[in-house]
Order: sequence, then C-alpha cells, then structure tokens
Amino acid sequence: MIDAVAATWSELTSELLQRDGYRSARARRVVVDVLARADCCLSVPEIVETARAAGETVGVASVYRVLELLVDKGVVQKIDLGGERAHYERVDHAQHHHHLVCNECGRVEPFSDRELEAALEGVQARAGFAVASHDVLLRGECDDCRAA
Amino acid sequence: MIDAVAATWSELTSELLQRDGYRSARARRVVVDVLARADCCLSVPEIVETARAAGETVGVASVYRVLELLVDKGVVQKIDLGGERAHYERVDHAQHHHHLVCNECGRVEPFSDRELEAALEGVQARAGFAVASHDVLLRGECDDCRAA
DNA sequence: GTCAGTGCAAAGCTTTTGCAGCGCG
DNA sequence: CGCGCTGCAAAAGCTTTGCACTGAC
Repeated sequence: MIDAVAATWSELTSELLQRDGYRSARARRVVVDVLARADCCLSVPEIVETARAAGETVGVASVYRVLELLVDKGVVQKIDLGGERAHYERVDHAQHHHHLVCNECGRVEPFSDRELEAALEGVQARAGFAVASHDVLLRGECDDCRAA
Repeated sequence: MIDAVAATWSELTSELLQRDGYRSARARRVVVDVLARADCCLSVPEIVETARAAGETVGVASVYRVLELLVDKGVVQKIDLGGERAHYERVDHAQHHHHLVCNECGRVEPFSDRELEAALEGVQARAGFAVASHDVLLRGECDDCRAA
C-alpha cells in the first residue's frame, strides 16, 4: 500500500522531470528514490546517509541542487522543524499531514486532522495573501520522554 | 494601547529575571527593550540594527545569549519562517497569533483566528504528545506582489 | 573585590557556489 | 561529442564558544 503510493509519486516525479527536458541523472534518481521510501521528512545528511546505506553515494551539493529543483516543481516540500537543519519530504496530496516534534528527543511524528484543515481553509480564504501552502508545527514532549 | 501592553511585558520580564537572581545587565535591557517595541518577529541582525538605531550597541553573541535565556524563561518565542535566519518575538498571551509570509518579498504579517485556535486545541487534546506550543505558517503572495 | 555578563574573534554548522571531469542523449 | 549533471572543495552565512575585560552588587 505504502509502496504503491510511493511508486506512484516516484513515477510521477520522473515523468514530470522527463517532460520538462531533464536527463535521467544519477543523483536525481537516488534522491527521488530515498524520498519515495521515506516515512517522514528527512534532512540532507539523512538523505545522504540513507542513500549510502543503500549502496549509492551522492555529494551533498547534488542533493541540495536536486531538492531545490524538486521543491520548485512542487513535488517536494521543505519543512523547517525549528532545529538547525531543514527537512524535506514528498508532497503527497492523498496523505497531507503536519508534524509533532518532541522537544526532548527530537522525535518527529506526522498527524492529520480534518477539522484543522477546515479551519485553515477558512483562514486562507479570509487572508489578504494568496496562500499557496501552510505548515502546522506542534511542539511538546512525546510519550517516551514523558514516561522517562 | 500597544505601548501599555509592551510595557507590561517588559516589566514582567524584568521582574522575572530579577526574581531569578539575574543582574540588571545592559545587553539584556537593550534586547528586551527592542522586543518590547517590535510589531512582529525580528531576526538577530534586525535586533542588533534596531538597537544601534536607538543609540545602543550590542554584540551579536550577547543577543543570542539573551534570547536563549528569554526563550528558556518562556517570555520569548523562537520562530522559524523558513528563511536562513530564525526570528524571535515576545510571548504575549493576550495577542497570540501566527504568521503569513510572502514568498516573493519576504514580508511577514501576523494574523489570528479563533476557529483555527479551537481546531488546534482539539488536535492537541487528541495528540499522543503533551503539546506545549504550536506554530502555524501560511505561505503565499502578498497583495503588493500579486498586483505587481 | 567578585563574579556575572559582555563583546570580540575564532570555530562550527548547514547550505551555496565555482569548476573541472563524466556520461546521457 | 556537446553540454547537463556531478562532486569535490572552497566560500558564505548564521550561530556558538573561548577568553579576557567590564561593571553590577
């Protein structure tokens, strides 16, 4: 199930890039592949590390360049969790969600809420801005840290 | 009105620090003063610049140290707008709000919405985490940039 | 006088950029 | 076989830290 969705996103991304005249380049394939399999958002070092674990090496510079392209194309979202590095994850309209971050251990967990989305739509309609996207970040202490 | 609120926050902060045994230090006074007068969130360079414009010089290092302390004390909130630098603003429970950021010009505007807060309370109640705070960030194009 | 607090300057990070070489089309 | 893409290494910010000096108490 998850793999099916990921494969779809991966395919759509490849097609999109091909259509726009981009070559089938190695670094691009590796980054797309890592993001396709990721459960949640990843930082650049995490992407490089994950790729390496899978036997593929990529330079950080290439990763940043690929991510910039993918964000531009709207298939990847840059997420700032308040830490020192930015995180990236694939844009998957069927699985739109936000993030809970543990202030103690840094654990990140996704969540989604219909009522929240409805409220956001209302705000966006009333905003003076033409809102293109939104992010919600909840900070606190996760179960494990609270128990400890 | 705004000045009254700011003065209150400023006073409360000073009292809090004094109560906890902190000295009446210059850099601290300057940073608190700048934040007290600020309309919205400021970056560290902006704080230094604003202070300088008011005839007070502060070292960046001191500003970072003061901000860390104030965030710890819960009277200042660190806000990540997705750019390269973090922003800080005073925590003012009477004026709780979130931010709209223009992708084109970088303009930041505050907004608040009762329905949104209600939805967030619901999410926080249902979350596995003990949620301590939340941030909502809306990105888009502001009026001016859309007109241009 | 002591020692918390300061500011400079240097170090540490993430992220960006310059450039020579590689390989897709 | 040209030029888009890559990766290294160097550069560019923001932020943190070490250290000697200043000033609050």
